[in-house]
Amino acid sequence: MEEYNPIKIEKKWRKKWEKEKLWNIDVENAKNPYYNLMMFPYPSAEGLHIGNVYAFTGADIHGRYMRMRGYDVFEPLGFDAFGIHSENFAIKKGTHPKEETEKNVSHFREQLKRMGALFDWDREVDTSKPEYYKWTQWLFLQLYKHGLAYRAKAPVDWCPSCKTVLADEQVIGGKCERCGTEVIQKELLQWFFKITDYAERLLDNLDEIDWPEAIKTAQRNWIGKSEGALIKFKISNFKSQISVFTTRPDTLFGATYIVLAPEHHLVAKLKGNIENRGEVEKYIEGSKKKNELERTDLAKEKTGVELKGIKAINPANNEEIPVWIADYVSASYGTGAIMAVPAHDDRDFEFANKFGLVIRNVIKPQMIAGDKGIKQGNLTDEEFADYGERQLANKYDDILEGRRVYTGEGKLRNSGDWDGMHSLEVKGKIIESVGGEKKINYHLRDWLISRQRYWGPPIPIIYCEKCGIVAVLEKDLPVELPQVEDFRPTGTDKSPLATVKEFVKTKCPECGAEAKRETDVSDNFLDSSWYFLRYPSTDFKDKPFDEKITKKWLPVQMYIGGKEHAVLHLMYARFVTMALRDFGFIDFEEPFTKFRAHGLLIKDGAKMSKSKGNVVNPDEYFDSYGADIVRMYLMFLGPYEQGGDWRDEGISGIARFLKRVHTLLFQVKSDNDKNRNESLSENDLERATHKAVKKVTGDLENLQYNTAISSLMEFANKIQQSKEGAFYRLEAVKSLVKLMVPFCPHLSEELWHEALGYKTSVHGEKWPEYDESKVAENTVKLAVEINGKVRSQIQVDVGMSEDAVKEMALNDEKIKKMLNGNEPQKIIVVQNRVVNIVI
RNA sequence: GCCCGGGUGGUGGAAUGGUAUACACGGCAGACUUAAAAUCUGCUGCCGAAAGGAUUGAGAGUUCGAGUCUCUCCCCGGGCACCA
Repeated sequence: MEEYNPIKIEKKWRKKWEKEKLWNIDVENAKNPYYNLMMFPYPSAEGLHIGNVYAFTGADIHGRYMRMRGYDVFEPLGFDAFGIHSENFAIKKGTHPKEETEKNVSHFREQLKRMGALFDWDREVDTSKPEYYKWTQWLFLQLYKHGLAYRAKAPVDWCPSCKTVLADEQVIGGKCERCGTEVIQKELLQWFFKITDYAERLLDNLDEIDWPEAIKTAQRNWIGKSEGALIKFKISNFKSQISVFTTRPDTLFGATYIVLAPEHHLVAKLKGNIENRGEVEKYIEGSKKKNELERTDLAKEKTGVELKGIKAINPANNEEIPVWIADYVSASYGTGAIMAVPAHDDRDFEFANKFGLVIRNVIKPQMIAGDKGIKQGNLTDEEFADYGERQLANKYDDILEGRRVYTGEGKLRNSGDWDGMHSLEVKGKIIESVGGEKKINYHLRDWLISRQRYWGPPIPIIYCEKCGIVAVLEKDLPVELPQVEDFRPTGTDKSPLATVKEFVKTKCPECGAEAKRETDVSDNFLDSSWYFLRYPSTDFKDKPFDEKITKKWLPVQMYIGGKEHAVLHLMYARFVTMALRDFGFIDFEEPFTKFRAHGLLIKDGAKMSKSKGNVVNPDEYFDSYGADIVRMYLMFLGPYEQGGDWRDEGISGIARFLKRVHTLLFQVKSDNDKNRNESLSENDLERATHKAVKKVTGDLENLQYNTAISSLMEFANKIQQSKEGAFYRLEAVKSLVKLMVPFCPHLSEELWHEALGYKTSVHGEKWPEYDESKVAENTVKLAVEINGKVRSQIQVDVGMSEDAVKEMALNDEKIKKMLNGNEPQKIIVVQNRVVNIVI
């Protein structure tokens, strides 16, 4: 027996597998298709990140498990190679994105091949290749033809560093998702996708897909459905009305003033009647200068100006109320105007207090003891109870008298005929009584897909003086991205492509006259919104995806990726899939039936980052330990869906374990060959085998890889220590090797051939089955408790009668002593678990 | 502020309401070795000499029994946010 040399054996087997194309799938004829997808990486110049390896290993283990369960597992991988991330890197390095990307992709591919995954490299996808982005452009045209793509002038977010506009989803806390620069607002003519048309379906379908609750919640919050009403307020001595959106029509009687956003269109209309015109204009100018971040900073004190001479009329009680403008009201949400109810809204309350406006309580709060607002601090329990009650009483009075805000529900007061009714039951009726209408608002905005950048698919649109906006004909696709020397973003609201005369100049597909091309490229997230449809159909050059193949393989049965895409890629892909279904190209509307998010890998308790210098380079570890050990360690260091902490010391545990298994296998085989079958004592090992199969199988089903590995260790230790005959030990190690296949595919293959002597691949083996009846033990140790505290242990036969167990427990020496003659009040027996004697 | 995670030994982490600390790292002791590495064996959460006792962020509750369920609160990580 040679010593375990992972580097050597991994090289040997990978070569063989590659030669035999063991992982390639016959997409047309596969009988039992299973589409196992993982989020494809973008090929950064730094090379493969250990975080990629972590994500892909977990996904690959799932694929390998399903493969042994008899599925034809399709596990493709490709590269999200177009986009700002790749381009920014090229800019930094002073290379061209095309060369840079090609170099990085081949580097990535070589690194990925060392992982020992099931990747089907015959079906690789590269989003920056014309044969791919031709169909990304085709997708744009389909959306355009069906009225879901439109061009509009709108205030949009602009990243001054990336020199391009961004979609709403790509602005994180007022900053660019890619580079962290604060975005500014610009008014530009841009292309949008009408994702808002799908808001309701995006929301509804969430109930039917098997995704983590956290991701679903994130999408629900992002879509931000809010049900309320539009209510019109008349303006005294004026024809126009102010329409406001509110989710609390029940508080209408408490609306003591109106606030308009500074950009509200009525402000200009009312100008003639505003007495303090100068002050108002100055305020509007001031708020224009602030960026979104300054305006939405919650810590900031609220500002505003009253429109003197303008009064609105509250339709509920015909009271004249003042009208203000303030930048805490956003023009882009609802109607850009609100009815302020300071007694029942935190923001209005703060504003009213600052400017001395009327605060009128109209909802009687339901107060309960232990209310959140009272803190115990360093009071004793008694002091706190007393203080709490007084606090509560004070708080209640404060609310009724408008000294404190209350945003909850309750019974109405100060509301005319509605007094005494509950806020939840009057909402609809109050809307009706003032002639308002029910209205649903969404936070979700249309997807802005124009980018003033170079490294992306040109938007396939032509502008003709006569015919206007004309789509590029499908037969003329792709609109190839020209090779450009200076590809850097211009910062002029135009893409670098605008400077390429021979690209811009074209003929109108309708009238043949000279025309100009659109020079922006599309958002990188459009590339990745449909890539899963391409993988199974890469053979087809004349269509994005084949109908028959798509029917066979999609929707994706398992998708694994990071949670950072919760409201980005994962939502865009759902939208695109729904649209393609509506256009009749596919017959399902959710792309990923099941999605699981892996956790984040950290190093020594801290996030990995280049600046901290704590980035783990997978190559180093592949070189010194081999892929099997790295794979298994990654999966062992924590629960896959929660992430974990990489510590260099930890990897030795796995290295030792695999080495031990290697030795064990050859030992057991040689014992068996020498026919050392003398002791055929118990069926201990058989039970251990069934137990291990059960546990590992269950854990794999739930992606609980860390506990699966610890069971494998226990099982291996058990075999090692077993005194049973070699025949039984041999049977046990055969199961062990099979159970290890998903985690360490190379070593398993090596042992299957070299130690166990098989001529066929272990990867063709069936996943071992277990027999529930063989898992059970014959005897079991019971804990004997007195009043819930463990006092002794007894050994009983499984299934022993309750009375027998009781008797045995009471006769236990230790228990007898502890009871000291006391008569037990009650004895609780939980079968095979515990006896609790209550005295 | 709201919505998700999470808080268990020196460390990473296990525990269908039923013997908390599985599995591993690290540590200690021993064997082998001229020596070291590797390997193997044993011990190893805390206080205590022991008997025993306390213990899963804090406090209360439900229960024969709570890391697990309920309530209140604290802390850490992430997401959303003047969205009316």
